[in-house]
Amino acid sequence: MEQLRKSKQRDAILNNLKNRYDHPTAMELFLSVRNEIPSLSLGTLYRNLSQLCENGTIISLSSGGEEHFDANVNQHYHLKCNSCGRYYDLPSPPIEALAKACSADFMGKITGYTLIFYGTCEECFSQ
Amino acid sequence: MEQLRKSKQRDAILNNLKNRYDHPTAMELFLSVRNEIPSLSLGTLYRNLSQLCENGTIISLSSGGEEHFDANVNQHYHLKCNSCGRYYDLPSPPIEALAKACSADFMGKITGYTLIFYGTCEECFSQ
DNA sequence: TTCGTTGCAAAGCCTTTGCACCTCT
DNA sequence: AGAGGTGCAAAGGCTTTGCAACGAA
Repeated sequence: MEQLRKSKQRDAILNNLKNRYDHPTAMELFLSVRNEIPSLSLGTLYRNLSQLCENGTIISLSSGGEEHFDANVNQHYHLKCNSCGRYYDLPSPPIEALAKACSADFMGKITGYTLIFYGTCEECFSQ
Repeated sequence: MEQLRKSKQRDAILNNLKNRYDHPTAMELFLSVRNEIPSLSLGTLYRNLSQLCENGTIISLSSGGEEHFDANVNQHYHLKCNSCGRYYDLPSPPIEALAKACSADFMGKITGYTLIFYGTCEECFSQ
């Protein structure tokens, strides 16, 4: 694997993602980081995002047409609101035995999992 | 909502999907249904797939760039093999209390969830 | 100097859509 | 006849990639 060099762009992208609690799409992140680095190009953003995903610094959630990104790599669950389309972190602690339980009847190997709930977020629900 | 009419194409698409245990992408399904209906067009396939998803006859799993489809709408879990990229059904029975447990600390409403495991399928694992 | 990184623009891939024709009901 | 469905081809949206210039080590 290539050796990583420091880059202003990558740092800015990662920092931006770490400082927000929504789970932005590439375009949302792009527009935001662009305030800091106006010359940033979309290609660079995508290159860095896939790099960060590959080395496990961030994770991506796929949803219909586009990916959403999250700098919190600790196991946690998400809610996707059917009404406004946003992703939220759920406060529930992850279930310890989940992966183990599902490994029991399966002859392959389970290394991780993604759990996404669907429903209505608090904001949409109260309207 | 529009009233559905019977169509040879839609029947063929749904039957094809019901008779397979992989979780094909639109293109895989297209190539397969085309053996039966050579004139089938991609646009028709997509129109029918999104219709079937909307009325809950099938479900879709998004994965990176493309959607995978599944005619089994009963709650069940999936394994995506990191090695060959295929989706499999896991034999484990779904965990009853999962959605309920995660609803507890959350003020919105949870209506369903998708649980995808990542790892290595039996075939890739034994090589 | 070396080789990863960037901007830009073009290309790619998957999916959606407009339109005229077809076909259930 | 009326309204939904189909094929075809063009258009869209998101992401990737080629290339020359740039910059960290």
